[in-house]
Amino acid sequence: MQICDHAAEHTATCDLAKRNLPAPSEIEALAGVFKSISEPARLKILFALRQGELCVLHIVEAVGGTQSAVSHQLRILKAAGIVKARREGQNILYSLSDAHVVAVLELACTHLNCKF
Amino acid sequence: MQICDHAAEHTATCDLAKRNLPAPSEIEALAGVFKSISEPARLKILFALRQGELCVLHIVEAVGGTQSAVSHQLRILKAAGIVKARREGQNILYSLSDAHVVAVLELACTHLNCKF
DNA sequence: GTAATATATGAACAAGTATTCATATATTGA
DNA sequence: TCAATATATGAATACTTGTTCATATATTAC
Repeated sequence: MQICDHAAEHTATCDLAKRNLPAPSEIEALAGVFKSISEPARLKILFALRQGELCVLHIVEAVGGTQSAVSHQLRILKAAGIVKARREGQNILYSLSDAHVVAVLELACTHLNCKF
Repeated sequence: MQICDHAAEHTATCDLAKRNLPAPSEIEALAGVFKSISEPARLKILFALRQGELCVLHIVEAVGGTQSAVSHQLRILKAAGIVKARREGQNILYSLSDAHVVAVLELACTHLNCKF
């Protein structure tokens, strides 16, 4: 199949790409992770939680918006495995799931020349 | 302002969070980057380009879909600074912008226990 | 049990986005 | 210049997603 002028090299790369594409379920999972951190409101929450564990209303105070909206956003982040929650009395305390989250944020900031 | 029981500690974290939130423009830019890599079709393209430079029709062959759809997706990735393009004769060859892209994918795969 | 506080959630609407189809542009070779 | 190939793009539609509003659940103190 003659697709472009770069026969040998590109065909080899293309075959390699086809063989090494992650499974559809893995692609979906990865997309889900990135989607969950691709909304400004949710990113703000992550930057807030980077400073430490917070309850919902303190997150609201830190990032703005309504309690309901923040709660919906937290649910999405939790479902994606980005944040975790634990109850303590009346409050539910949220924190980042693991160090990967901060690492990804830092990489992206570096990519964009933002301070971190 | 008495928001929750964790007065001292959470208030301190919250104040820190408010002081260190990135500027709105930075948040928007970060969200844009993540949004651009949060669609399965675009993620597949990135995994393909991870193997090396490819022309559009080879990308189409590697990841599936129509030429038009892939071209639209490439435009989004390019606008977000995730991929770059150069013309060579009739073809336009796409490749990943920089090493950060692969690094982010790898971190996310690690996070999900996918092989990379 | 009742009131107060903290958090979550369902439904509806609004906003954003992906894909398709048709077509446009650009490059090459005759 | 014309035909062929590779890539891009505008408009329309369908899909997805975020936010709001009202209300539900859970915990604590009385």
